[in-house]
Amino acid sequence: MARRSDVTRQAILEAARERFASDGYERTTIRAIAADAGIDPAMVMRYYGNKENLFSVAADLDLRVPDLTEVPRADIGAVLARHVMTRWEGDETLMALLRAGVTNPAIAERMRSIFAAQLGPVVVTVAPGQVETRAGLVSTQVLGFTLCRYILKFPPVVAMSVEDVVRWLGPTLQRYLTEPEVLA
Amino acid sequence: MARRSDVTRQAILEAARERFASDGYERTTIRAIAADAGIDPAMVMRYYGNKENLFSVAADLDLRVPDLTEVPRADIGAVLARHVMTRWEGDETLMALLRAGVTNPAIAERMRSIFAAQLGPVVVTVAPGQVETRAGLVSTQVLGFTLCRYILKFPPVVAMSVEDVVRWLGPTLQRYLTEPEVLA
DNA sequence: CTCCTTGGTCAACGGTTGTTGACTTTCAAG
DNA sequence: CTTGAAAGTCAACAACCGTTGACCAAGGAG
Repeated sequence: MARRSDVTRQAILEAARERFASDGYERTTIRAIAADAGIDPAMVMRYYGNKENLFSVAADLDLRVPDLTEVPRADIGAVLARHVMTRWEGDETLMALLRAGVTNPAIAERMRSIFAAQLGPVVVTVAPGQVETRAGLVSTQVLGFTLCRYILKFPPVVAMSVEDVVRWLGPTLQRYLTEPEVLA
Repeated sequence: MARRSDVTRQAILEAARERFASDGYERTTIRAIAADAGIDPAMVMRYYGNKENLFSVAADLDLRVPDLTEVPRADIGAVLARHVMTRWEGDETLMALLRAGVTNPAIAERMRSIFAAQLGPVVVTVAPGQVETRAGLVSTQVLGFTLCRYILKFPPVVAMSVEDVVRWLGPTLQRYLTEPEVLA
């Protein structure tokens, strides 16, 4: 059953995603979101309760990690690197989550559970043990790249082409996933 | 010539560093800094003009990248990885800069110039061309690790020992710095 | 048409923030 | 001791924030 207010709800959600992604959690105001959506700030509160809840609805993240069991073992690093580059075209959710999670402990906890829940199961299908450590290492390189390219905008990282990224980051991810167990 | 107010100035600076590091730029208030330093908020304004200027004085970052010309070529990745782990004990400056730079464009620009100015000259002494790209790649892995370990606190990354980090990140940094030129 | 749920607007609240200026205290130089 | 600059206090400002409740408009059901 479609409600009459669904278009408004959607407009709020899209405006919220853009604002949270570009401004972070604290700098994003309910008033600005409402103005972008062309409605009154009170509507945002009516439909989403409060700012925190609006964020958690707007920043529901699906990494869409590819199924690595169908990929030749030697290529999984490259496939993963290419996926990282293409995953965020037209989807600002990760940027919103990253910008907000850095200063908001509750959102940081959300990121921890998202990466653990979505990366762990994929890593376990290809890795020779030390699954959590490997998933963590992949996260450091993927998030570090996302941070430097899309948020901090380090010029040499922004300048890299998809093929550059595959050739440089691919072997790194490959090693984090397939290198034989390293004892501590 | 030592001023009578130097202790107060220093107390403000230390309180500011801690607050900016743990709360980020927007959540840190002049009032909280003043309370930590045990003085009146007006003193902060008197000595540092405004919040933005106080931050730029408090978050003056020196990476202290080691001189790699004295290190055996095969070990520079490991040396760099170990340095990253030990550099931030008792110095919250990078955390402050990272937390703030993610939502504040001016501070992001500061980070860009800091990493370019301090990492570039070291990379150029060991790398076979493509210096900026290599420095950028090193930044992605180093900042990604810092982000996941100290800010987002991903459990497997927090659990890693110094030796774990050297063994996992060392080869990555080594490759980013010494791998023969990769064409685009 | 009437009624009542739903969608939407408006103005205001209490609180917090960065910042300012007037005021008082401290203290060393004359 | 006197004096005047420096150090520090206090109260308030203007702006902005999230949030609320009273109010109006629409539109389908009976």
